[in-house]
Amino acid sequence: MSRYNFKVVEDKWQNYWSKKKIFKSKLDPNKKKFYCLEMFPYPSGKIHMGHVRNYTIGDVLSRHKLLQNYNVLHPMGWDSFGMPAENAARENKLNPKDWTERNINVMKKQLKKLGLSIDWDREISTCSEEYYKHQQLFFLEMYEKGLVYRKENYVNWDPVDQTVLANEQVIDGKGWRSGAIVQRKKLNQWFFNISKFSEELLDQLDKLEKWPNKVKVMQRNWIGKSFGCEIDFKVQGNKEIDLIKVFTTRPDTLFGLSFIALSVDHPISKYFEDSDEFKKFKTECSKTGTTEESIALGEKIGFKTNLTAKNPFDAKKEVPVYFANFVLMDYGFGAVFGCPAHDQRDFDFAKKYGLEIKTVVKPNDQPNDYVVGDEAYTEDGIIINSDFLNGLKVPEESILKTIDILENKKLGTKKINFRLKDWGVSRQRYWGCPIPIVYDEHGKPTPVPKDLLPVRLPEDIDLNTKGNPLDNDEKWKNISIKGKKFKRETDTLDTFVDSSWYFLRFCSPNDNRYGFDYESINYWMPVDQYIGGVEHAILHLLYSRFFMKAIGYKNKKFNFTEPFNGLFTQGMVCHQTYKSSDGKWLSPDEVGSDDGKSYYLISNKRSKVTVGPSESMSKSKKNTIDPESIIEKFGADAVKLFILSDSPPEKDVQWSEQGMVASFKFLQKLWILHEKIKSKLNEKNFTSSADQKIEKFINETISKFNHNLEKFNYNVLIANIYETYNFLTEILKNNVSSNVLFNNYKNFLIIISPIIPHFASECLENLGIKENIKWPEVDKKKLNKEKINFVIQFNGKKKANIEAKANILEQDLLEEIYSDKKINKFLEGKKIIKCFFVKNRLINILTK
RNA sequence: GGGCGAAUGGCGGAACUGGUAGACGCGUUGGACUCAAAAUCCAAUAGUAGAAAUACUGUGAGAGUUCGAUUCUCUCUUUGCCCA
Repeated sequence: MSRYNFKVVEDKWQNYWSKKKIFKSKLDPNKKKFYCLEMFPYPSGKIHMGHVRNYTIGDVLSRHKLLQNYNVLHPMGWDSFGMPAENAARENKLNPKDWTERNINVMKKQLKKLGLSIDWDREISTCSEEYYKHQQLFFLEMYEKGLVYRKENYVNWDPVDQTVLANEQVIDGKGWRSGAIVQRKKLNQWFFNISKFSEELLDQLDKLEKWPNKVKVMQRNWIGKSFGCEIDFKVQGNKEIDLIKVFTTRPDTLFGLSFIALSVDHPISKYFEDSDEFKKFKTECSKTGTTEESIALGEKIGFKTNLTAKNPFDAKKEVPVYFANFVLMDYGFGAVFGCPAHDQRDFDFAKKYGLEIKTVVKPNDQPNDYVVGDEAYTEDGIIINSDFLNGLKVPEESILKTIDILENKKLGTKKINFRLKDWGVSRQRYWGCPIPIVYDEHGKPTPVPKDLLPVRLPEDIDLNTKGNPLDNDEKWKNISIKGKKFKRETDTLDTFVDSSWYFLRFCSPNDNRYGFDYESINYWMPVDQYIGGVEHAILHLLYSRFFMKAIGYKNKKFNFTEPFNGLFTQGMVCHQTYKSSDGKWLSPDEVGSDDGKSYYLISNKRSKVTVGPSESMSKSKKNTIDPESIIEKFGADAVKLFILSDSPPEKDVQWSEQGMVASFKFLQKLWILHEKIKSKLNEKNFTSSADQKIEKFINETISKFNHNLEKFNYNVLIANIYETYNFLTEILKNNVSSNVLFNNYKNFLIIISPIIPHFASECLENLGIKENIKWPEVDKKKLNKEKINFVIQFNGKKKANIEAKANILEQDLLEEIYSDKKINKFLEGKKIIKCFFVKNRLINILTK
């Protein structure tokens, strides 16, 4: 009996698939298409286990659909612009391009060893000129449609990476990559007008039925639609200022007004610029972070102006106007009205400056003379102390009614506000897509003429200067177009732009004329199943959705509006962490253990190692496992089998060496079974009582596979494989008909082939099957059971089982129970009150 | 602070629309093979009591709906993620 040699088998099939171009996809309007896409990797150097998991999940799906005769598009590419290339290139004295290409070559080889069903002919790389030239054209088209603009704006400045960060890239006030504390800086930036589509981006979320709910919730919160009202407050104290516009979601608390608070960047601030005190205050404000969190938790400080504002509902009531650090210019109009009793920030502020705190909402169970205590009351309730608003229910009646009244009195207007801000796409970096804009001698921006595209990145560049390398490259920066002198835009595009349309490029990757071809995208798009990490729930997915809307804006050549029909977010691959006695992280291969309880350093057995919690694999914690060496040791099929087996794909999975070994051993066992079955098939054909059992079991398994594939229960799928193995091992102890065995075993091999494709293909070939393999249909007739093991409950508790004919009626089953001595004893001396009968399942007998 | 989830043996996890809780794997224990070990194979493996058949208790805690609840409802605890 031969041992399963995965090296030979996996090489053989990878060559076969590649030579025969099995996974090459062609547009075919007569065939049903399936576009399966996994988030493409950043070429950082080597693939990691997260990639293995991501691409394995996609591969199972893709191969399943292929067997179901879909026209499958399953491409792969490289998200190859970005800062790590620049940093690495600087350290290794390499050109970012060379560094990136070298990494791509390594990673491509590694991915190929996994034996994925990828159409490599469609490979793309975002840093290639063939890719980014189209992106530059999109940029210009969006510019023409007014979806791109330039403005001076405060930006999140990362002092370490020397670049601007999008809001989403600022985490806890720190740069997402560098971890440096982010500063506020005013710069001229290019913006995509994503907020124009706020409403659409929000509404269409409802149509995305195959998206995880949590992702939709996150996007909804990010877009942050709030319904409210803008109110004009009449102002006194400066002749040039007669009103202040305020946006509020709580107009119903207007009678609780006790101050107006403005952002220090509010236009009115210009009247106070001369005051040293105001300047001091402004500096003070810039020290408090700009995140919503630091505003909520930080100390509220204010600068009192000489201005006063009138309550629109009660002109006799005048309140002071402050500048305050908790008001942001980007939200609403950069001005809020303070109602301390019902907003915690206002409450803190009023306490500090001794302002009035008037209660205007009472909880439902409190009397009308209710007064708020040490905290603002922000829950539901009833309006009080508010003249004509008294008695309204908060919030369902109060807000809308108040807005109506304000509108009738021409004091305010209903308004919808979004939290989503326009997308700043300028990055002061070299390794990105150049922005196709030039500036004339007056600094006026002009698009680069389309026939002069692409704007290429210069190849010999000095990266060892401070700031933006392109800005320092005078030779590149200065350009003459039709005899006129211009300076190039030296910022490059945020790399999230690159990944916002790559899924379109895959549909016609070699089209030289345009970024995509309409016939191709209208056939292949939308992506039927997109698979990737949940960390992209907001950024990448929202930007891609925006990009579709932007390209489709004033363009009727699309038959779809959303890029990703189905979304699946997989969990991370985790591993235990280890620390040496002096507190340094240790990698798993530096650590040993004899009993699985206490760990030591392999290089010095006496040196103890502390085991930390299991965390997502990361280089910094050294708890990574290198996929390449694991594939080398156990083979791609075994690795894929393991990575799918231990946890549901949407949850984190724990890497375990023991589990990995078990998967490897299982394939060896399955191979031995395969050899046994092969020899059984050579025996004479005869019918056997085992035949029916085999047919039933395999058909049930196919049915389970269909269900579990559909639901992404891939871990259960693996359990089904083990069950079938156990079943076959057992049943082969009997004589079986070789016909029945052949057909059913063949079907079993086909359904496991998406998971362990090399192994299954080899076994199938052994049986003489190599081409025209189709996913088997469930033969429902074979599922029919003749006998059923009924559950007998007495008073709701399971007491016994009984074998009975399928579809037996309640009366007949009861007869059988009466005649069964063992079960009958539960009835002795008791009366049957009622029976609950579930067909082909159970009977519950209530006795007294 | 707000939103969305989750909680099942020693561990990872199964259980279709309420209907035999613990599939499958790992680990552990015992046994076979072996001079011995590894590998492999066989058996056991939720808890308590019992030699056993068996009985009772068990899906984070408490209540409720139901003939019947891991599944549905409410309250609470812990925990994860996202936004703050």
